Amino acid sequence: MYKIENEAFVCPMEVTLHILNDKWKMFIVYALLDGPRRFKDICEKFPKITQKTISQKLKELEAAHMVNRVVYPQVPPKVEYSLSETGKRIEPMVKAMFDFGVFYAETYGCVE
Amino acid sequence: MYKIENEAFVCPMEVTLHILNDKWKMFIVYALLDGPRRFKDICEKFPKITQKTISQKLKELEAAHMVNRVVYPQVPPKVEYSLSETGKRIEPMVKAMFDFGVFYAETYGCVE
DNA sequence: CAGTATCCTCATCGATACTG
DNA sequence: CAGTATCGATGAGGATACTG
Repeated sequence: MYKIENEAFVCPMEVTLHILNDKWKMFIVYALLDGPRRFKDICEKFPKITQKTISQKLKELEAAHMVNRVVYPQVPPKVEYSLSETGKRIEPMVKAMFDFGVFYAETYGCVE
Repeated sequence: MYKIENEAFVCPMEVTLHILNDKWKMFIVYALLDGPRRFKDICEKFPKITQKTISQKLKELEAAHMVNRVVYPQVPPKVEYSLSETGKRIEPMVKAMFDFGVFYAETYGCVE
């Protein structure tokens, strides 16, 4: 039994899924694994996600200590998002997900 | 670019998330990693999920070749769900998620 | 550029009851 | 036991427009 910021979790899996289990967060942290990115670049990388949702998800990830937000005081504004040290720890997880996807696509799909 | 059953995916991550990214599926496949389970046992393991949802998620996982469903012809009925060979391939992924959860809880939470 | 503000849709999931 | 049927809630996410 773990307690994190007043929420209780029975199992570590629950903790991980609490942070990352929604429609888009995994995609966003995955995109940040390459390195820091500006808000605009994240939006362009995911044209299917609205600005509003990206903004909201980044906030949630920041609150969960997964993402750092750096504001460069200039005009026009520049804000860079990057994975925190904690956030970088998702790498093995992402790699495993990637590998599974490759296997699955090879087994049930085709490359075009 | 991959094509799987008439759906297109740009990246293997997308494939994996297409199969597993919803509120409950990860929990269900995780529970099946231990071995086959009856419908009832899955329900009891997740009292927070309704029967209806569990039933629906199992169907989707079966359709995605992740889960096998075996009916024992007896009264009262007995149905066992287990991971398919494909389903078992999630193990490294689940392990990585578990490990991340442990790290996260140790860093930001406390054990009780 | 990096967001907010509104308003709204729709899928997901829940509660409850029922059946082969 | 292993589901299905119905109805209903809700909140995540979308569309669009606006701002410092």
